[in-house]
Amino acid sequence: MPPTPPARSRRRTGRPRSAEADRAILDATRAALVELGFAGLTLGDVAARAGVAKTTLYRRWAGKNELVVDTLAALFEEQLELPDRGSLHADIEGVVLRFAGLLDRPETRTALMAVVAEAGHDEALRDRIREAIVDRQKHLVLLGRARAQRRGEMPGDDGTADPARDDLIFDVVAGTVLHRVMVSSEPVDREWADRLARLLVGGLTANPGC
Amino acid sequence: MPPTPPARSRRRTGRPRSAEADRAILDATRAALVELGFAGLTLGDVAARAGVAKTTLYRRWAGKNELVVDTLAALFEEQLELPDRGSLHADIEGVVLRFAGLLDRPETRTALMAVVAEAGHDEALRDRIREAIVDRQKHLVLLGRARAQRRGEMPGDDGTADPARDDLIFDVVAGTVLHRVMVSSEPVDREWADRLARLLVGGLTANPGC
DNA sequence: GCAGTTACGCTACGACTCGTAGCGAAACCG
DNA sequence: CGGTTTCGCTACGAGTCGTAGCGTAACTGC
Repeated sequence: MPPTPPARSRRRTGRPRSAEADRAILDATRAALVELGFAGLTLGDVAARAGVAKTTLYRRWAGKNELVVDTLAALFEEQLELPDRGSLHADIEGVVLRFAGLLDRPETRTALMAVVAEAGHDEALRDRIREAIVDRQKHLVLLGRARAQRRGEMPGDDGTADPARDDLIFDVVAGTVLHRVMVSSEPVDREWADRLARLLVGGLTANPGC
Repeated sequence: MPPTPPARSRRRTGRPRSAEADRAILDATRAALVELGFAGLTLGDVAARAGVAKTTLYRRWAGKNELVVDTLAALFEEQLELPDRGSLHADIEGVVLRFAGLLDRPETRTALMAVVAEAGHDEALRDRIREAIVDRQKHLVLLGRARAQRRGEMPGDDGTADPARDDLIFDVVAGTVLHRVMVSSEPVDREWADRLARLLVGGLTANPGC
């Protein structure tokens, strides 16, 4: 995940950018988020932690928002997956617990909501979040839904794709967990995940048409 | 909604605080949020817009977060209610559309997620959000659920309260809408609200035990 | 090798925001 | 009227911002 694409087209001449610096900066950002939170994070501080000049940081990222989005994307990259647990219910329960675990980290807590807030009036940032984070999560929904259809767990389903339903499932799963953890400030345990999964599976089978 | 309670106990002596200044400050904050977003908002700017000295602002609010939370609370106070539409499905659809309308305002979009992000590492702020915003929304869920039970729309329900289920419904409704609007950046129209309501009602009736 | 190109660390800069302090005037109470 | 609190105003040191300029380091193509 290159932080900022090398300006225009590929550059084959000149001193190459230090990949080590990239890692150091992202790690430093993560640590700074944990200690200071998003609002308290300063690029000067990150540069100092990373052992890098502040100018180096500005050469790669446009500002705090972009840096934090890339840091978040790396975190999601590490954590999100959807192992096949044999049933739609179990798959949902699994991804819910995984996502909740991600939201338990202090760096995710403070950073995710903050960049989403900033994206509310920054189209470019919104696109960056979409491709770096959202699309990756949504892919898990498509995967889980396809598995369920293959297993025959969706009665009355003709097997064709229904993007609107996929979007709804995505928003229900991710949104409910996000709200539970970030807004209601209550824990997500196996029992709660089971309850949410049952509610969702029940609703899907009760509405075969959609 | 007094911004900051007058220090300790009531003061009956001295010059009283200007209620007009309160209104001017909250209005100015709202306008500044629309134009600049949460990150770009500065208290000096708010004071200038409100025609108030910066020191006056600091006498009442501890900082940006607290000011914005109170501004948000006033917005929610204006907008949230739950008229009886005759059925659980219609009630859910109604509150979903209302909440989505609130999230369409630029000041809500940028401010709500930002203060939630800050609350991730600020206990006092979290409590303030809870009582000023969250509890008020949750009350609507309790009201809607009680109505549905009175109508006999919850088969297999013994009529007793199940706080865990209420919390789940709350997180599903508020979280799904929040995620749809803020993260997925897609509109909430009547059709989508209907679909979510059907999913939820279906899930609740399919799981009588909970 | 050498010239060309790009990234690096470092320093310094003006502009801005922060939160606080000190002042005299204004507004309310007994 | 004296006591008390808030008001607007000004000023302040501290911290951050994002950029510019410099000399050096690293890599490519001739």
